[in-house]
Amino acid sequence: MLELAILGFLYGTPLHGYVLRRHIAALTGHVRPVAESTLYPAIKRLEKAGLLVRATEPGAVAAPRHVLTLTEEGGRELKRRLAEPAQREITDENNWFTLLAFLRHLEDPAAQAAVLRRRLAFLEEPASFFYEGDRPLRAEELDDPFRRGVLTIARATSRAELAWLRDTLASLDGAGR
Amino acid sequence: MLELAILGFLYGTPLHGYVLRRHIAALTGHVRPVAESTLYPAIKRLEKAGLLVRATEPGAVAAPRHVLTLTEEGGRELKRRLAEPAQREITDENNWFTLLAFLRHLEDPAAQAAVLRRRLAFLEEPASFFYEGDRPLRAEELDDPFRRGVLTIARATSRAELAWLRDTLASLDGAGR
DNA sequence: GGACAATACCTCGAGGACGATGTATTCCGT
DNA sequence: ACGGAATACATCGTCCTCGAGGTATTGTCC
Repeated sequence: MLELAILGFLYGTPLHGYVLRRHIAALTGHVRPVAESTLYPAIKRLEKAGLLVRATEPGAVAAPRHVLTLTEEGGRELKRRLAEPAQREITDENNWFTLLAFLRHLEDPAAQAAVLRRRLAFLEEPASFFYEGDRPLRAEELDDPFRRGVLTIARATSRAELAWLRDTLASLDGAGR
Repeated sequence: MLELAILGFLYGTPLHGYVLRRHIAALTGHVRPVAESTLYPAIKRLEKAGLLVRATEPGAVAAPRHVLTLTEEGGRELKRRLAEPAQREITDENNWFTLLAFLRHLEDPAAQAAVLRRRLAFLEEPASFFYEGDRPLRAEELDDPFRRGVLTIARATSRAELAWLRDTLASLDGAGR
């Protein structure tokens, strides 16, 4: 997820680490902050894998900065990760939102639609958080106000997302033909 | 998060590992599956910390089972974690839902309300996913349909949750007086 | 002019999560 | 009678993440 965000932000736009950090903080930081000691090693991993290159530049304000630029392989890797996300990236909202934030880089409407359809399939599966035996429980069946909240919120999210997915798929399918 | 779920499920109800595993899979598994190789070491950690005890029982169906029972210290620890969650547990939806699933065990309506108010404060902060400089962008301002989706979905979630939070806080405050 | 925040990057150690793999038993279908 | 699924638990090594701490420079406020 972090690596996807790094690749996504750098695609077409070289940045140095500090700015990248602020971008990532804006994207997911209010929900799940990323520590510096996680970001910098992640950048090094990607560099080692040949997905980006670092160029040292005399610091504009303070210490020298490392300008990060995606390599061609880095661009291809981004598109691979966007086009063939792991199941976790489809099901976990944090991961999914990060993926959505960069899905436009995939360009091909059919490939974008294929990813959205995986999410659609996931949301259409009957799944709950609470069960009685094998039967999923509905919000109305719960006494516990907190568990009822979980289901109420999840249902609202699911409805809004299904509506958006169907709309967006319709217009992507229109564009693809 | 995993440890909270273990403590929460065991509170008042001894279970063995395999059943616990299915409970956890039902609660969060569709979004974020938990591997066996994560669960069993977690159980051991909690045992080592004196929060639960294991009793070996001849297997009803197959291999011998370890029935897990929360100790008194385990019950206290559960309540501590429910009453004083880390900020991550408030902001990250996965963590937050897990917390809500067991918040009823906190019993004291005032303590429950205090936790909900922390979530309320978080949701009321003006935060977005996308910015222009420092200004949060609204869904309508985005060209990118995928980023627009993120904001649309997040807004629907936020609305539903705020409504539920205010309702639930009102009835908790009523009960507390 | 001295403190403090912000910029900009780095290392280390500890700990958690995961996939792969292993072990043993019982039930069920064919 | 035999294979495969389900029950039930465990270990191992690798990788990611984090908090704590470190270094150095520039800008801002009092």
